[in-house]
Amino acid sequence: MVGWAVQDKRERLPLAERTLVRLKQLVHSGVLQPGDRLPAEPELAARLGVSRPTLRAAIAQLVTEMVLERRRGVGTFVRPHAPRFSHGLERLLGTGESVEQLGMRAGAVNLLVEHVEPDADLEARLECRLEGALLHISRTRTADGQRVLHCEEWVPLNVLPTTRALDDFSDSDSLYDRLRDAGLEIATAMSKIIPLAADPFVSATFDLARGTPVVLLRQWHYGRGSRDRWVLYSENIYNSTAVELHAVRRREL
Amino acid sequence: MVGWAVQDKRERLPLAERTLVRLKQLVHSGVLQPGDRLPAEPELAARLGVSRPTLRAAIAQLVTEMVLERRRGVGTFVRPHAPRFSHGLERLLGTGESVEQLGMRAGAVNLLVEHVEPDADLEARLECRLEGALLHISRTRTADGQRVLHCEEWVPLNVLPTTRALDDFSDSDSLYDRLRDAGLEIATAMSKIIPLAADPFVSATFDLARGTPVVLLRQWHYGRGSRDRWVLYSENIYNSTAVELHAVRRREL
DNA sequence: GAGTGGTCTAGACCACCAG
DNA sequence: TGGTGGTCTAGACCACTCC
Repeated sequence: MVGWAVQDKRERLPLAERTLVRLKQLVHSGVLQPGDRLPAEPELAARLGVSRPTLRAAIAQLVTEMVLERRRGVGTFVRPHAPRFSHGLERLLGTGESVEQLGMRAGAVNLLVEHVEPDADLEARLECRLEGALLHISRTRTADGQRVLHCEEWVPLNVLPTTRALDDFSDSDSLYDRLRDAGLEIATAMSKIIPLAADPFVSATFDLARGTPVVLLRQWHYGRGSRDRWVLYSENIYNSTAVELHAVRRREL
Repeated sequence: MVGWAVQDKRERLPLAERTLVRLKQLVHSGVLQPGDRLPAEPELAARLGVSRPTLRAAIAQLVTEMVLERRRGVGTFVRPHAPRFSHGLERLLGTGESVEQLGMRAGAVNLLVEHVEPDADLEARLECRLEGALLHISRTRTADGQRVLHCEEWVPLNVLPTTRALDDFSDSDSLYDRLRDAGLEIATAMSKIIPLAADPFVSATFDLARGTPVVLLRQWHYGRGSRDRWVLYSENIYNSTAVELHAVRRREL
């Protein structure tokens, strides 16, 4: 059996991350079927061309993503019910990416791109003192045409290479990709989870009755260095009739 | 400087977990002050008596818990704003534990303990075919006397050593502790996050207006072996006016 | 007893940041 | 230029499960 080796051509990502992607490919392509036992870790590590700790880091993540299952003394298995119509919180994905991960076609409607000057309301909303203009993007994301979440995003202009760097932002662009191209790679986010009753805007956007409970995710995004300074603030309102949020929680490290 | 060494007296936990606890103690006790730089990793590992990878696993968790901050080429620092009035999703805590972690006194009111026979409604609620009676516990948890969350829990009787093992359950008991004593150690949980409008019961429990949005956490808990079979199902309704939920999300492994 | 995952270590090498 | 965190490896040993 050849071809299991982790691809080295991909952009510079941690080896464990590339290993994870390779394993997911093996599952999705059907090389590894639901219920199958994976080769033992030392053998699998050799086939993939990585060390055992690296392999184990990748497997650990796939276990929390419910793709694999480990049984001590027995083996590692592909979970029977792999795909979920649910959006996991442990991985930070761009909204487009998360739609595509569910196997659907990502789109957007009602795109608005503008520059805004900070005021007291915006500072309260972002929970932060603001010192210059921001780029504001607003759009409603769709999955196979259905409206699944509404997204508002703010980027301080002074973190961009040029003030007009993102003015050509379009419907289907990934903000994460555009920021990466601008030298700002998003690494982590702090998210607050807030329940909301649909107001007239949310109600109209998702065609829901007024007062229908929805979830708002307020997210402060940080680059690699953490640096105390967020580079992107976003608010995502999920259409709870269409998308479910979930998290895998661990009791210990 | 002595006494930094990781305590070995504690129950059998992973060394990285014990290292994490030791570091938290050093921060909370003031030995490490907000803004302080920690010793370099090799030196810190030596002081704590663990290897560098073990230390790094502990630090990584404290970074996601926003206690520490790492700057490549510079050092690892204690974050200025350590404590939060917020409940993180990445760590699975018993409801009592999470209240105490916020520095408050945990209590409970309206305790109900009963055995229930499964029916179609319960099977739909638990999303699972049920094959025997279950223990049902219902109580409203308080923090310094304020009602912060309402909690309903179900445990299949056939996973307990004896049918009556938990019949003496009391207000302030920790279900996790009682289950551990019964040989069932909870390791992970899958949580679904659902927005809800306060119904008359929730409204009365938390003294909120009807229709106030709250968050429901539906959680399936698993033991160490994963084993496909959950051992505890719980529903937590958070009083969103008193508790905030948050999660730290990572873009890569 | 044989084989599996679980844990932990020692240490090499690299990329980044400061002086 | 020197020290820091970032990455990755090889391998030892243990605990568990099954035959």
